[in-house]
Amino acid sequence: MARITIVEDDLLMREELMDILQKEGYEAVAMEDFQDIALQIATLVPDLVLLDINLPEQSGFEICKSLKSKGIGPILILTSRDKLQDELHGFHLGADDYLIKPCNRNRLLARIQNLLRRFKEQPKLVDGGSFSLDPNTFTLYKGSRSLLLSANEGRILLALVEHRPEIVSKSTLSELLWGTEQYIDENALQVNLTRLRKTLRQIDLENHIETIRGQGYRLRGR
Amino acid sequence: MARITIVEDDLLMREELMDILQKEGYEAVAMEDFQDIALQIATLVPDLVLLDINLPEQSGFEICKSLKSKGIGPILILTSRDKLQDELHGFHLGADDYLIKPCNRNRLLARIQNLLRRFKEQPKLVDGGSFSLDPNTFTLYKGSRSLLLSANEGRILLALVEHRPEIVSKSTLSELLWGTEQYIDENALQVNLTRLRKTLRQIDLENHIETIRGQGYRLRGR
DNA sequence: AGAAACACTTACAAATATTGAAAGGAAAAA
DNA sequence: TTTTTCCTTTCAATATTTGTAAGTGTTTCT
Repeated sequence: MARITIVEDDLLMREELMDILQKEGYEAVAMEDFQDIALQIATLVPDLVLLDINLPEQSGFEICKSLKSKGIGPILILTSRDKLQDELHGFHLGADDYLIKPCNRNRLLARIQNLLRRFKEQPKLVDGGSFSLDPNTFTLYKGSRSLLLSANEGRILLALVEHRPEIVSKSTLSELLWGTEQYIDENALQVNLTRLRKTLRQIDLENHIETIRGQGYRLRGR
Repeated sequence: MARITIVEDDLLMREELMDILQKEGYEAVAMEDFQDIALQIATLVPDLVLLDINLPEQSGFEICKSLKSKGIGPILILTSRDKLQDELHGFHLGADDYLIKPCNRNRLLARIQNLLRRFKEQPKLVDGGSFSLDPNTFTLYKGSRSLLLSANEGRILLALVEHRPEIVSKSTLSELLWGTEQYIDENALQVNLTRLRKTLRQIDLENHIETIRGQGYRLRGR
């Protein structure tokens, strides 16, 4: 289950939060020492941080900023009703959601669930403008549709995406596929390109590979 | 390029927004008739809605709520500084970001870009707890890693995910793979299960398929 | 227009991956 | 221990991917 770090100086509130989260099955950890807190949190590698704004040592905003600069996951800010302005400020500093204290149990859990879903580690896909490509499995995504490319198709398309919007020469592609720099009349490359184009058509990516006569190929558009 | 709908009653402001967006290459459309506006917007199928809060006929909040209930994409709320409270309210109603008027051109464009990126249509992956599966190509994602399953592996895992955390009987799986309801001693199923488990191990998903002796298989908890 | 160079397509076989059958081993229940 | 259920490995059939070959289009140049 997900790990949640609680940053809240009010003891009562803290224990209540702990209780709610643990009963829900979360692995909740409350910070007790409020010095160098961003650093401490970073070592915990939490899936989510519950962050109170009014803290003794340091402002919650400072912490928020610092956590975000470390790439630490979603931050849910807790604050009191009379600090609404501050909350907006919190959004600017990279907090991902906020909640007004005292907060309703269900609302809290709902927000947490929502954030965890949103921040679940995303697969690394490369951006081809109007599609994305998984550079590992060569799964091609367009909108909500997906399609598998063969190894050769995938490697060619990946090269084109990575060089976009530049032209990729046939010798570069030849090198990529067979390790041989020289492009004499590698008909094989041509065949593979035809196949890739045909496959792309299946997912409504017509005319996306442009031929630059004598120079190579280039991926169209944004 | 992306389509943006502008909802703003102040003519000057509207034209300025149009101008900024169009110069940036967006396909901007400004609403002129403020009646039944959510309905109108829905027919435009915009990629993003720029929504002013102070409108003549209807409150921007109503519109926001209504748009969200229709599943209309990201909403960027425009408001004046003295309406900060309202902005928070806007977040509750499902707005995705807000901006204080009068707004800086670059900030506006940055926010828009950010929202468009965030809302770019996501591939449909089913959630297996500690992994996701593309039900179409049977690409398996765990964290930022990915892996291809063979057709049989994929179909079995998909069935397990879809029934999670229930038990899936061998006859169900047999039916799924070969259309034959009866599970006599389909050794083939067993073989495919072994293969699936082996493949899952490659991506650190050990012991995720639990055997319930005499009943079938089940995917282990989240 | 005709020739030459370059780009594209289709059909076929060799190489590669996936699949189910067979046979036997391992673990749990009786 | 015996029986039942589940698991694993090997092997041949099948399906997919790939390069070769042979030819057709298209652009450029004279």
